[in-house]
Amino acid sequence: MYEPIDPSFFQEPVLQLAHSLVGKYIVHESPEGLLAVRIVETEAYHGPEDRAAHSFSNRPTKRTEVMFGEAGSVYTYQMHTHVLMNVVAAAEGTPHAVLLRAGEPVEGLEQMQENRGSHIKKIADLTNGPGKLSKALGVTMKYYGHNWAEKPLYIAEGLAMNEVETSPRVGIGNSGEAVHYPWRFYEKDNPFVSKYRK
DNA sequence: TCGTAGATTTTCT
DNA sequence: GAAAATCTACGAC
Repeated sequence: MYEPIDPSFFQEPVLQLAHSLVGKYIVHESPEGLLAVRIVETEAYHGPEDRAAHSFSNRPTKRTEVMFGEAGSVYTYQMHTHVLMNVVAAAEGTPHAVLLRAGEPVEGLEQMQENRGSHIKKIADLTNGPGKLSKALGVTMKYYGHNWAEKPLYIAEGLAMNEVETSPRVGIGNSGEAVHYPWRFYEKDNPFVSKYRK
């Protein structure tokens, strides 16, 4: 079985937290069974200093207010038809967060395929992107404001990880200089890391 | 196999 | 009314 990680884990600075999350597990105890993935890719969003973040030079709004809240909160964001999952970092009043971009299935593989529906050819296609990952795990907007240290959806301690590399972030084209910040973290040579062109 | 265009829902101006 | 931290389908080579 898996156990939620200690809440103090989320107190780390956001860049360190994004690095530490690579190799951890995301566990979802769904009615259909246990679902778990090993995190292989994350991105850090650095609130006030980060033009790409939703919280950049903005006051809390309905969409972003959880980012200003307690460390360890779940920030789900809906884009087009997809849901993206974030881990809130830092103390209240500081809008830092880590986007979970990709994972490697370790439990409930068949259930994930059902959640994704359709005809997925490659296993990697189940969880190699933010929207795919949340759909495979059955995570929706109803988890907005949930805490990552509590069941049924939580972060669990992982195995020793391989080398972690960094690169510029992805999918934030119109964000000025912030585009070049190397705040994307991923496990080296892991086939489940999303493959974006530069 | 690679590159490009369109989808579709919530939130903000 | 417009934009958004993306995914998928489809056409070309």
